[in-house]
Amino acid sequence: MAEQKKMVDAITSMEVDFAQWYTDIVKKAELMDYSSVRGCMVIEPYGYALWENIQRDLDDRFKELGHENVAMPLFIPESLLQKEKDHVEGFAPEVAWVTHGGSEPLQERLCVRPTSETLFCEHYSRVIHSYRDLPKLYNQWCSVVRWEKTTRPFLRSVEFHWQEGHTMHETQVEARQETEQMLGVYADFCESDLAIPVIKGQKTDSEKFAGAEATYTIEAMMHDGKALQSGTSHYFGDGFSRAFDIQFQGRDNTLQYPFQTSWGLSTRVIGGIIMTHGDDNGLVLPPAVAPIQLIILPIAQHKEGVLDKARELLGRLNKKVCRVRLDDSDQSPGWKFAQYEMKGVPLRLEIGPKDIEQNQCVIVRRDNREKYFVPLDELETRIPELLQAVRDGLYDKALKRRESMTYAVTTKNELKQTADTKPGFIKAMWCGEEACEDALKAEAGVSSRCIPYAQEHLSDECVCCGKPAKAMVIWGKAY
RNA sequence: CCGGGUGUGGCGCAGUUGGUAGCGUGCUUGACUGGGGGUCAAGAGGCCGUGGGUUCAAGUCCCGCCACUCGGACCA
Repeated sequence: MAEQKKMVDAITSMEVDFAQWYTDIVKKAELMDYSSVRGCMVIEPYGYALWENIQRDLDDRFKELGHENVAMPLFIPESLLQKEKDHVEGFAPEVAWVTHGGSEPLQERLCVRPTSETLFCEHYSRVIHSYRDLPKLYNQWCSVVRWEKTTRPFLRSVEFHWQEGHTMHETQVEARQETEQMLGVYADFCESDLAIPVIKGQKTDSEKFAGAEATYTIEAMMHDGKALQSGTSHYFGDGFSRAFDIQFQGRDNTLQYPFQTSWGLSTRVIGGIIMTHGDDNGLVLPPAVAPIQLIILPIAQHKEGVLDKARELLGRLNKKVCRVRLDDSDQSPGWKFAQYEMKGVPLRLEIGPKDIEQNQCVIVRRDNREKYFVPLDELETRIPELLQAVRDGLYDKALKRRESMTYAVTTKNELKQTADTKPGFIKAMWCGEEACEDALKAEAGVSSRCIPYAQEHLSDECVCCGKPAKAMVIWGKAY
């Protein structure tokens, strides 16, 4: 119990204050630090290593599907941003402007990109001439700036890192397929690699991206029942093409406008990992992206042979089996246990004199603290199995939690009461009118998260106005 | 942007009616230890967020600003 008490001292318990728990984790697990720029953070090595693994994994998937990486300018001239009406209306309130070069005022001010549709479009208008130039499947890894009023580490910062894919296609069908495909990539990445169950769906018109014809999303439920949009994919039709005058000569020798998509996933997903898997002992990382997948902790390390054995295991396992580190610092074992739990390392391998005698070691899972005595010559097979077991354990736990915190309702009173008393997702029918979304926002404090692909028929009428329902919507409070 | 809270060694905090800036932890050095945040000893470390004001004297009182944080509004 003394041990338990210290853990609670280290970070605020989720139950006591979820927001504070989150803040404690990002700091104590050394993912980020605050900077002197309001709302901007320093991503520390451990946090960045996590992001690099996410990047590598996603980047491989993108390239597998034929996408290429590019680098666009950081700045967007005001006139360029303004070419697409809805787009500029959506983003103008939160862009940062550069007005001077050195001490000279600029002729035209430049905004720091909040997203790069306009830059891609300008470029595409110059390089797309023929159907033979299509599709264009570009992606860029970069950071963007949105002047947010309220910021939180990873979840909403003024500057954030992401990837933005921007593609151009010959036909509507092809572009819609791309939109769909990339949403699928995100969903599979979240579920397989991050062990975060997501709901695929479409955003309502009021929630869709500025300038898009349709926005698709994957929504995840956090520990506190709030929703986190974890990735989005947009279908633009030919709206931007027309606004930016992008035309190509088609197979039939006529001039046509190409169809466009964009899709993005940001460092916000790190917040999603924390709030989906973390517990009161700290971070819990899904094995696929954990910077350290297994930590070797020597016990009684000053005793003859212990460190040698630990180093031997490090050389034998690291990179060949998984990402391994050895902590041979002079801290006590208890301190190290707590430390690597805080950092969310999926597996811990303990090796001490008693183990060496029996040619075995102890492996402990981070997600449930289950302990295994493993013969040293079985490590190559057992470690991958255990990493997989951690991933599956995390996923199942998250899925069960989401299911147990999702409620179906058919009346407005029921919805209000549920929203009031039970954190989580609410499934309810909707007529398609924005007025009903507004009403539910005002009366119950929930917004539409998405119109899920997996539709259910709960009733014939809109939960809000009673008119005929068009679709089932997931409602909830969101980050 | 509105409302609440907080700014004092790296971190967490105390600091009374204004009068010599403290504690815990961490850090450094050494010794003993080591299977859930070990023990002892000796050290280093501070423009009290910032700018004004009141006062013989401000960490403390007054005003402004900034940052962080919580809630809300806004928002990909």
